[in-house]
Amino acid sequence: MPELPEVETVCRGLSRALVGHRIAWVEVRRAGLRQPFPADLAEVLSGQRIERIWRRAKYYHWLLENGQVLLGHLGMSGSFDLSADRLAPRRHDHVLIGTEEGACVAYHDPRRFGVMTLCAFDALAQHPLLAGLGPEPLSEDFTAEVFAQAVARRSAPIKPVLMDASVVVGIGNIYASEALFRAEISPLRPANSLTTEELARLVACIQQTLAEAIVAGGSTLRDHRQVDGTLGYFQHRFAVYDRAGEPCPNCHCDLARTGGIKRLTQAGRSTFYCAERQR
DNA sequence: AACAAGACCTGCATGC
DNA sequence: TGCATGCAGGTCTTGT
Repeated sequence: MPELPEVETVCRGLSRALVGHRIAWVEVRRAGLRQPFPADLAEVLSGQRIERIWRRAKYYHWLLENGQVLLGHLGMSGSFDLSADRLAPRRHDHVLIGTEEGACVAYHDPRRFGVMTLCAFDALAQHPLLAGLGPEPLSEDFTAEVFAQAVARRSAPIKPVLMDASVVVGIGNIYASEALFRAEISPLRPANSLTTEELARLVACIQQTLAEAIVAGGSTLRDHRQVDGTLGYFQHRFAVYDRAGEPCPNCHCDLARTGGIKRLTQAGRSTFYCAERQR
């Protein structure tokens, strides 16, 4: 499900609903996801007040009063559902958490590509899942200069490089195509062939695309829901993603001549772009 | 070092 | 109807 806007939306919703609550019980319904759950997951969480919930890259963080952080990733199909029922869990509800205040949240993940683990707050920077992550795209740390440095030795096409979390975090398959479309840059261009001007344009387009998607509550294709069940609606604003054969919304080119939006495979993932507009 | 390909899973749409 | 195939918002590991 999730790229940065979806994870951000989920974390904001969880934060609104759960911060200040005290965890009353935890039900772990399978041994793990992509990796096993910590054996003491339920014990560490139980009885703890939830102090803060935030996102870094595509990872969610719940800070507990004991200094431990519930750290995890939604993979492709993970979601948190605040309308969960302890007595009637859905198929693929793998972990259920209830609070003394009466909230019940389920972590739901059919494909189980997600992660849920624990880490001391003071050790987050060294955690293997987080060490080596690049800058947050919506922070002041992500500048054209930083970006240029990161791609200087990257001859691979810009689109898969944009999705490399050591370059910049949070950009997945949808927003990589969308940002490149807005920046009028071909996904096929070697990353280190982009000029300073193009990199600056791409930084701005990434930030604008992600910010708009957050406002829209993310994109709901299949699995993504905000935690209260509300759908995201940024998918209605996709210019190119999953629109192969449709006319480009900007260049008004002759569909019969150009064939419209193109689809190709890069690093095993679908890319969508307009060959007229993006060079 | 950097890149491509495969692996991990389930569910859904499509075509026969 | 059933079955096979391919595809899906992500990362991690392996081999070149």
